[in-house]
Amino acid sequence: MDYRKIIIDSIQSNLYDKQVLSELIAAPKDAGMGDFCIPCFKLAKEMRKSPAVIAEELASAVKTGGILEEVKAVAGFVNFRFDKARFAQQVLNDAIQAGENYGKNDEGKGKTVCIDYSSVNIAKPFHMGHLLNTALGGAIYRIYKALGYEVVGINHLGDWGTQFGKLIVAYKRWGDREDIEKRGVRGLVDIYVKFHKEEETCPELSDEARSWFKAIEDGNEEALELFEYFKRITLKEVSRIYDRLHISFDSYAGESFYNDKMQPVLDELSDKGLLETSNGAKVVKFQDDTMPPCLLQRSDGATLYATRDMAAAFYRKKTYDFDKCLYVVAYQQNLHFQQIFKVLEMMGCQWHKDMIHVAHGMVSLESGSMSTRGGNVVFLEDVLNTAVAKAKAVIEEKNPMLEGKELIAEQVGVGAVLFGVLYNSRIKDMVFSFDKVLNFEGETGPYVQYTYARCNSLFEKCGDIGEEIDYSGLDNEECRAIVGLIEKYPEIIKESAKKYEPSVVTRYVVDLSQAFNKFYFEHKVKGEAEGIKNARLLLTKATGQVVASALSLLGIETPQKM
RNA sequence: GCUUCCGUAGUUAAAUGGAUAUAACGGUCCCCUCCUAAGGGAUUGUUGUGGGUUCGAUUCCCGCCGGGAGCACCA
Repeated sequence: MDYRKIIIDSIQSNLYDKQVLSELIAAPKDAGMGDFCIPCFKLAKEMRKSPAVIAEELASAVKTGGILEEVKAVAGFVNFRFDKARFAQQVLNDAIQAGENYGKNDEGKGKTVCIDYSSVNIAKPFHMGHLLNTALGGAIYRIYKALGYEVVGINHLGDWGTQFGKLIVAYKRWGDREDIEKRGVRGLVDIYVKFHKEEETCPELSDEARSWFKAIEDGNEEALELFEYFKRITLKEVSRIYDRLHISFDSYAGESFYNDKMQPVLDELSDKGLLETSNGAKVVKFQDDTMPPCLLQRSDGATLYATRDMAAAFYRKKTYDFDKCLYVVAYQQNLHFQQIFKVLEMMGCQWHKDMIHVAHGMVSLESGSMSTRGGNVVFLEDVLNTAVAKAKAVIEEKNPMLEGKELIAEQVGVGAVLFGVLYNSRIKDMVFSFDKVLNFEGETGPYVQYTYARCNSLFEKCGDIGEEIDYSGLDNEECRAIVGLIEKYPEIIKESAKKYEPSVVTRYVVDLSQAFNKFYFEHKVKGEAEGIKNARLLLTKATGQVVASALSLLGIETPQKM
């Protein structure tokens, strides 16, 4: 049901543009004010009347009746209140009827969104920094899917560059196949770190690495075999992590995929007269030097990061004909994306405006910024395992008879880690600490999952919802707050999509959980009169369903019990 | 130096330009003979600073202070 439409239709006056009024409708700050409100301040200027007068006029033009019970003008606001019982009935039944589709819509039908995220580097550890990126991308992926978009998740693998030459040298000198089979990427990282240490005293290693990289480029059999081996080891390990995080991709076209797709881009830039030679390198300069030039070819002829991203942009436009192409990448690369988007514009690509850098903050450790070379990293797998172990310990302490402890500990532990990185605005930096990740109280994943388990437990204790429903059982502050939140859920999904901000959903599900826990503490369900009990079970069912839906958008599971 | 982002309780953070600026964590203190205490409650504020725009600014604009990031052959 569209409550905004009911409000607009109730206004019996042609003095105001209904479309404008509709856009002004908002939720009052304090639920005690009403269910919806129209702030009249924006109208004041063009109507040349004071907000208070406009509010009075609007309020007196409203014809109440039906579900709309009351309208009141207060200090420039028109506050609308619905019949509590009917509003609750309508909202809860709408939500329950839609089931897991509640909150979703088809505004994106027929449109495609590409999302470039995670983009793991071969032979580098999957650490906490990648988690923020991967969790954000995965959440945005699901949020757009919920709005009916065709979504293409792209893992732009970091599978090219001189570091592979280094790795081959390191492997041939110190590599132990058995150890690498057993320890995977950790084994590779160890020899990579060793290479950098040895390189300081033994500079000829650098030359050796360069020639091995050249060998990969030239298709040397031994070099390619090792390269593919490193890639296989990494992907095997990474997909194990993706499985735990409930992340998947539609494409793994990485850097090496674009090796043969860059020359056409350079040719086109050259044809359009945009490519200049500067100190032997090929660059695109920007008007009035608004930005430093974009470097597309090194003086030795080699291509660069920007060249590959240009090629990828064209490939994606051609292959997917996207409406939007999102790059979930840390803000460190702001300039890079500004440059390539601008170059696309200069090339006359109208779709340059559909390219969006979804920038996020950086993750560091208390001991400073993370660096694979320096060995200052926290492997994500260790974090997940530690969180799961903590969840297991909490279960043993609080609910040792629980069935399926292993699985639930996994769901809670991993959920806690994911929830933690999706809780704040994406642009915020974060300093990783085990203390924070292992806190399962307050605004955390386990808190929300616990709320869901509570909902479920009420059904176990009370049985199904009976026929007789007395909505006066929801006539209290706590229930009204929950109904208001459930009504807002579809808007929340839209807002988080529009802002590319999963934290909107994360914050919302905490609000809903807090509202439910207050209700749970203040009011009984079991043992109440049949009609009251059933009304509250209805509220519980809708809440549980929305909590599970919101968490699933974030990639977090909801155990029935914990 | 230039560009850009950020600055809100002790800490981490919320707040389409709107009503009395929200939570959580940590500390202290209450609440399980009662539907899961991974819960509920009590207890702290000059939104860095000075101007400006506005009926109204945490939010928009300008200056300053403090912090992060980027600024040519790495990605």
